[in-house]
Amino acid sequence: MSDILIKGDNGQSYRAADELFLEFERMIVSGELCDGEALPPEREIVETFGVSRTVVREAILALSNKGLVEAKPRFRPVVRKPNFDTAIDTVGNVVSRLLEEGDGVKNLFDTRIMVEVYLARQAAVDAKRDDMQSLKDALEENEAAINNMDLFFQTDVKFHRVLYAMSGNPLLPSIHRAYITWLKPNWVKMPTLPARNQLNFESHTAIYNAILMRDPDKAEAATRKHLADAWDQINNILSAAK
Amino acid sequence: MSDILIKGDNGQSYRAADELFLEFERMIVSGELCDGEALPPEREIVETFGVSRTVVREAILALSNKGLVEAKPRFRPVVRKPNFDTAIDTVGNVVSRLLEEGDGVKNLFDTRIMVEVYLARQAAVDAKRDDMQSLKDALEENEAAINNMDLFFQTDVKFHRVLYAMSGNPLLPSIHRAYITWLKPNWVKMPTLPARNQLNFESHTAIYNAILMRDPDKAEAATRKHLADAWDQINNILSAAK
DNA sequence: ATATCCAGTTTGGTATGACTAAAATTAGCT
DNA sequence: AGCTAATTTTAGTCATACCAAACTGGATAT
Repeated sequence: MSDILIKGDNGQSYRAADELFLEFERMIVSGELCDGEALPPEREIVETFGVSRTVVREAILALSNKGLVEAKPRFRPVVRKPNFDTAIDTVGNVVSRLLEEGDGVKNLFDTRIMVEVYLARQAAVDAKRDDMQSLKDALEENEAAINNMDLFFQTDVKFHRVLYAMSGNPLLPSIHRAYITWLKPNWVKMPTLPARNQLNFESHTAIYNAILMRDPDKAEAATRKHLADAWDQINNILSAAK
Repeated sequence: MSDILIKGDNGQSYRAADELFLEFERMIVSGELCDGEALPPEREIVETFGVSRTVVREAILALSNKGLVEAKPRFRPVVRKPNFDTAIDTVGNVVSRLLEEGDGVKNLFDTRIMVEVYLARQAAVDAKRDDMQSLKDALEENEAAINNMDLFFQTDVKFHRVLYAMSGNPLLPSIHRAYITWLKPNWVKMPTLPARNQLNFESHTAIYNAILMRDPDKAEAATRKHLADAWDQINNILSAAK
């Protein structure tokens, strides 16, 4: 129907697929299309909006690329209301490749140090009783898993996740998840030994104790030491790979 | 040609467009296709890879959505080698919408406090002479612009950017850019007065002096005060809007 | 009644050809 | 050489067709 390209404010012409994309984006964000709901069949959308299947498919593809729908081949796309985790996933591949070159991993790891040092200091200043209990629980789970390689990794991650969650800022858990996603590939290559686990557990304990003692400087120092150790391990793997 | 869907490791079938996308992604990342170069015409790609134009167009659209090519309507797509800034841009729209709901802006601003507090402390510990000179220069530019609203905003941003750059971590400037991009919409609504500018400049000066005196705690305190003030201003706008 | 299986239908992925309008290129002119 | 007009190329869109996988509903077996 719309065989002319509609012009935007800036005089730039939009594709029909772009408009359809925006329409669906609006419907998803506004809740008109609920999370988990399947999109209508392509041919139905064709009739509804009076465009060709080409346009419909390109619009759906754009939704898929932006993480607003989950599109497995041959299945109807499922609406995924966006959140920070999906946003991170959409850039995941590109970021992974960027990290591969130069000091990418090191630079990312340094930002992790930045975040965790801040979190540890902050926790030492104003951690609540409930949060300290959660941290203690995580620490104990960590200790109990020292001889179980997979489980130790999980409880290790969880200990840190509790720290991120203690900030009370819902963005931080997403950031934590991003670190795990992007750094894990380098992590899993490491040989895990009970002795290593023991050292890591002790580092966690040092962090916990410093927070408990309300000593920001000590919490920072313990965090830095722990992450410096972790980096050494990662770096050995990276160096060996070259 | 490939009228069967190729199966991946996990048994999931890939679309032909996905494979073509991956092929182009590889060529772009590897430098086989240089930054700024235009993609071949669609019909040429059709011949080269033996697929239909439908597939070619969907692959190009995917590249465009991931920020690997810049595709203005009716122009040949131009290769854009990905970096962290483009990665941020690709999630920009979604993130902007996410920030609109609930305490999104507040939460993002809190992470900015986290980053800048860390940067200020770190600068107080190990800032180099050159970096301190850059910071001083930025501070003086800021002072000179107190009566010029637009210029003050620019120099304000620059002062903070220098702090981010002083970390030596190339990711930090990208993070700074993300903050500016996502927080600016709330910023520009604020009435800017020379009196306000004067206060902000004094806050910058306090941060600079604390770093110069090698006092991390004071640097942190000055940064927190500065950003708390800034948040008050933003919050007034947000509250007024409701 | 529930589970299983099969055939018919629907739907996504792909290919092809056509048309339009804008961009790129060439031809022609000054 | 520089400008303009005619020509060619190309991106955006539409329509149609086909296949294979997913879905659906009813028949059959347990």
